[in-house]
Amino acid sequence: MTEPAARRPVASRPRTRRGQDTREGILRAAEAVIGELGFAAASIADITRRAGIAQGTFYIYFQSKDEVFRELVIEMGKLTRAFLAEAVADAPDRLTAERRGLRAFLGFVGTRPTLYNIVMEARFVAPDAYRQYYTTFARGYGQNLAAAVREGEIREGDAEIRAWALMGMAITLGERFGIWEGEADLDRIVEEVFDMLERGLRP
Amino acid sequence: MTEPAARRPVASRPRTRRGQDTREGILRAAEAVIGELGFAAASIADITRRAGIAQGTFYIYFQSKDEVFRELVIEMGKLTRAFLAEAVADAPDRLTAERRGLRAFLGFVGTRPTLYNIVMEARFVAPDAYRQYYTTFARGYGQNLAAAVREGEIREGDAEIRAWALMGMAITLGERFGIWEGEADLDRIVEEVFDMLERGLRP
DNA sequence: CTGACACATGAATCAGTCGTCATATTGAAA
DNA sequence: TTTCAATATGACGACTGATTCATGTGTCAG
Repeated sequence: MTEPAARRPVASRPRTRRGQDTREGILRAAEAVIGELGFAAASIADITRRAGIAQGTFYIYFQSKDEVFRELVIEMGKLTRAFLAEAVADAPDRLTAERRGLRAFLGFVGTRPTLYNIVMEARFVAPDAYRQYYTTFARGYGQNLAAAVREGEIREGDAEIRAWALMGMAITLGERFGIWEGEADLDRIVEEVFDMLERGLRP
Repeated sequence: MTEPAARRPVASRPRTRRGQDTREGILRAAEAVIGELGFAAASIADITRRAGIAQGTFYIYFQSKDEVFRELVIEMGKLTRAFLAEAVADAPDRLTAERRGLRAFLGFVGTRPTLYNIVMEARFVAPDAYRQYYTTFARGYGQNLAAAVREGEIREGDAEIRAWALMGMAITLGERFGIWEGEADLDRIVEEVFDMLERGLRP
């Protein structure tokens, strides 16, 4: 684990349909098992058992537990971004887009606590993938905000800082009201938050 | 780990000065080692080596690795709260207090990435301690905001939702600008954020 | 001073996992 | 139908690391 990545034969991409399916099966099993038990507690045996394959088969497609995990994190990122892009697609202006984005995100995490767990644990298991996850998000977010400032839709201000601040809100609200508390009124939460964000806290 | 907490002889509190010192030493060593390597990678041997004691001694004071970790998380919570309370003590009004609190927090995490790591990892190792950490924070936060609304210092609004939203901002900004980027201008960040929070995003 | 309890030791136990490998099986191209 | 690269198997070796325990040593109340 601390070793400098011994030169093991690179697990090659599958060349047949059968291989592709198996690889995909491992990925899905890993998502379920790691999302539920956490990375440390999930064993390769757990994953292969769930995928319905032999332990050795795992190593045909991945070099290590870390490697599946990395791939999973990257996958989650794409998934979340696609989901949000879709949710926000035809918003008339930036503030509406932000509002819809937050609402969609809060719903999203509630239905996929597993994915949320994986991303969070990446902080320890695959720090670079973790950073990339948020950095990629923040970049897109920042560009949108900057554009909105140019359009005069929102007040002048540092887009990057705002992006990270807003992201942070979403993450924590998602955990508190999307995951911990099942029956939260997500619409009301979004309203409250955007009341604060749009008009400010001053009396 | 999944087992229903086997009934092991409860590791009693030390009865002598010597014992207290040893226990404290274990706690400090655990903080350093776990904070650096992460919970999974940190072994009891690492901890006892760092504390300068034999492996067996560990089990005189703690029942398991999990147990030290829990205690560490709780300790971190008290520490952070005390630090913030101090930083905010004589603020003239709530918005100023929030501003100072955020500024202090951003500085705090930069100097103690170790503590931050521990709290984050608690999400997986000791979920209830993790929740309690944030819930305790949010409660205090919420009470302050509610009081400020009553005083007319900030606009009407749901204190709990606001508390979690603001906490989330602080957490993510702390990670991005306090830990990842060493030389960020924290004062400017606080200004940007509070410009948004106080006046809102609308043009 | 001394008995008794608190504390300390570290080798041994024990449970578990990762990753390998020698041996099948599959399926599609020739 | 044959053939062989790709894929699959699962038992096993090697190792890691948490926890225990039988055996000491320190400390302090009386």
